[in-house]
This record gives sequence, C-alpha cells and structure tokens, in this order.
Amino acid sequence: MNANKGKTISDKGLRRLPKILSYLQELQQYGENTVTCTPIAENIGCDPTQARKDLAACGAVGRPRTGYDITELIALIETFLGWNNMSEAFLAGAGNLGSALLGFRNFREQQGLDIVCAFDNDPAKIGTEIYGREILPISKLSNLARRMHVLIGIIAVPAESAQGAADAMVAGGIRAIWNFSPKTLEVPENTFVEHADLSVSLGALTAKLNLALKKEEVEHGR
Amino acid sequence: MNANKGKTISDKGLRRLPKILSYLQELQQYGENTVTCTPIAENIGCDPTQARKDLAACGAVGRPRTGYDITELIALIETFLGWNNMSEAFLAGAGNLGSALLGFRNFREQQGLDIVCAFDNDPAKIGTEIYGREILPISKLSNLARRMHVLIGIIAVPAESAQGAADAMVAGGIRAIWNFSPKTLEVPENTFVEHADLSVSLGALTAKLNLALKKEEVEHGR
DNA sequence: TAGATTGTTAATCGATTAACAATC
DNA sequence: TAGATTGTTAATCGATTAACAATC
Repeated sequence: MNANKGKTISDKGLRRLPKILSYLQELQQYGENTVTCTPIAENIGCDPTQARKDLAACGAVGRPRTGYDITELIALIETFLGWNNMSEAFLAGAGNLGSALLGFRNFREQQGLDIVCAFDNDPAKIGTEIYGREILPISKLSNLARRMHVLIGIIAVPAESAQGAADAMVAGGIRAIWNFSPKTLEVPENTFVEHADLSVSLGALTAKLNLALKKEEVEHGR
Repeated sequence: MNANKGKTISDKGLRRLPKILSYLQELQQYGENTVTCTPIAENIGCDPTQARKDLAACGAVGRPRTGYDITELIALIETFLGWNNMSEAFLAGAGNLGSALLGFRNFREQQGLDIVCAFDNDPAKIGTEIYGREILPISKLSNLARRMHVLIGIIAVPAESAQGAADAMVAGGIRAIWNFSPKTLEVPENTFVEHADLSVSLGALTAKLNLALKKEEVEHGR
C-alpha cells in the first residue's frame, strides 16, 4: 500500500526535491521521456546516489539502464510535496513582500497554494484590495482560519508584529507557518515553521563574497 | 592582526549568524548590555556550544560568568557578513518580486545592500521608474556592471531567462548572485550563487505538513 | 573563594559518498 | 550477452553535541 515504507528523507533532501522537480519539468518541455540520476545530480549539484535516495523517498522506482519515467517522477514528487491538490493559505502583512506574494500566480499553478485572505493592522490598508483580495484586520484571522479550516499561514509583517501574527495563526488552527520576518517564532510542537527570512539567505551570500574578496586582497599584492 | 585565525564556519553556521544578529538587536533595544550563549541558542534553536563556535568564527571573545558584549558582538557579526559597509547591487527582473525587492528600505539600512540599477527585457517596463530606479534593458547590464564595479547581482526573472541574466552578470564581473528563480545556474568557480528560490522553502514546509497530516490520519481513526 | 560561563578537545551523530550486487 | 544504471549496504566525512579544564 505504501510505496516508500522505511524510506526517510532529511530536511536538506526535502529542499533538493523542488530543484529536481524544476529540472524534470524543463526536461519534459524538451520532450524527454526518461532520465537517469547522473544528469539530475549534475544539474542540482549533488551526488547521483543522493538524488537516487531522494527519489526513492518519494516512492520512485527506476529501471536499470533506462532510469526513471519523467512524468511519473514529476507526479510522485508533487504528491510528496503536497503540491498536487490545492491548499488554502492566509497571509499576514500586506506590505511590499506580502503584496508581491499575493501577485504570484505561480503559487496557485505550480505549488497548489491559494492565498485566500490577506490581513494587516494598518487602518489605511484594511478594506482595500490587492490583486483581488480584500485586506482584513489581523483580529479576524483566528476565527476565519478556524472556520475555513486553513492550515497554512504566511507571515510578512515586521519583526515586532511577527510573534503576534504567529499566535493568531496557531490559535486559528494553522499548522504550517511560512515566516518571512527575521524573528524566530515560538510555536507549539505540532506546528511547522519555515523561516524564509531573506536576510539569512543574503547573509550567507555576502559573507562568502566578503571572505573571498579579503582572501584575494591578501593573495594579490598588498 | 586577524582575530579569528584558524576558526572556520560551515554554510549552516553562516545562516545562523543573521538570526543571532536579529536577536541581539532585539536585546539591545530592551537595554541589555551583555548576553551569554544559552539564551542565544535557545532563541535561534541550536546548541549553546554551536552558538559559541559561530561567534568565535566572527572573532568574538567572551568573558566567563559575564558572556559577550552585545554592541561588540553586533559589530563583529555585521563586519563578518559584510553588512557594515554599503555594497551596490544590480537587479535583473522587475516583476512582482523584483519590484518588492526594490521597495525594501531595509536592505540598505540593515544589510548595507543598495540596489542601484534594475534591468528587464519587457519593452513595456524599460524606461519606467520603480521606487525611483529607472528600468534599463538587460543588454546594458554587463557594461554598466563593469564600469560601476558592481559585484552583487539579484536574479528575479522567470526560469527561462535566468541563465541568460546570470551570464550577463558574470560577463560584467559580478561575483555573487542572489538567485530567486527556480533554475539552478551555471557559473564559473569564483562566482557565488545563493539559490533563494521561494518554492524550495515552501516545498520543505508543505512536505512536512503533508507527512504529518497523513500520519495523523492513520493514527486517529480515519 | 565558589560558581557560572567561556574556549576547546573528544565523542557522537547524521548525512554524504563509495562500493557492489541485482537487473533490465 | 554485455554493460549501464538501479537499489542498498558499508565507509567516510563533517557537523553537532558532550565533556572538561581555564578563567573571570
């Protein structure tokens, strides 16, 4: 019944799957039907064995000499990620980033994520519409989430409001929070938080550049 | 001369630093002067020894019983991340996300990142202004980057244009690319790429939620 | 002085990679 | 059949955690 009994995947492995998926979709557009682990691994930058294990965790079964069926693989990964059936999500914070998130049609089409309501505390924003969604006061978030059985919340408010927004989401029964604020959130054990703070990602990049430039400065001249 | 000779830090450690920094700034706002590793580790969700090593990599020196001086720590981390002096960056792609990035004042103030030019291929956008920056054609990116000695590039174009934008950046001498497209980029060895594709982050979240919901379904009756 | 916390070395743990038999 | 690639077990590697002496 369960195709991938016993197979596990690490958090890092989980993050390879969307990249693999993106590559598979590209291959499919070029008319390819099957793929082996080597080109996948090359494209996403990992070891072929690694890719094979990630695919196995999704329940994929390949054939020696031939590899994997691309269409099947895409379906398996999408199912594993929960992207093949639509999930409704609430958004807290309708600033720059929040508005941009509301504007993405991709989330609906690719990841099956439908941002159905947006919330903000700014009276100037409440009642206005952004990309067709009316902005509601955050005080209404909990009740609405519970009534609509929404399980995914997106936090795009400033640091000082982030924990409050998270509390409202948890109170409303939301179980997964995509956190774009720099604040580390405190949530109950059964709630997942993905900290997508852009400054974390930028910091990793600028630190590497910074270290490399300093090293080069020392090597060449001076 | 070099305070942290011999100390190294992993990529994961690098990503803890911005979170630690954010926590330290919060503490500073509350008027705290010193901090030990335990509350830092608790806040960002790691082991205290881990936090201590991360701080050591930045050149921090603490005092037994007292901990670390917060102001000093903030300065050290900012220096390590390269956030204490302004860096100029180019942006490719002025769509939803690109526009939002242009609108953040935070990048300038907090991370010292100044997006000085934005580029796009859409004739309807070229020549218009977004948050005070004129949109230029991508064909001009390379030459301008070289002339202005810009080292950081941000890619917020669709997947199919991402590699082209990266090539233009590399040709212009850009050494660090913050890639928001789903495409895995091919760049020379001396160029850093930070793949900040939102779908990777979302996938990790939805997969966990998905697995947990399935597990609960099995456990509690059905 | 006593005790908490740093700094660092050693032990553990988990993820990545290598090896290899199974198989199409 | 021969050979490439899967699937899986074993070895390696690196990061995390534990232990403990140094010190303020």
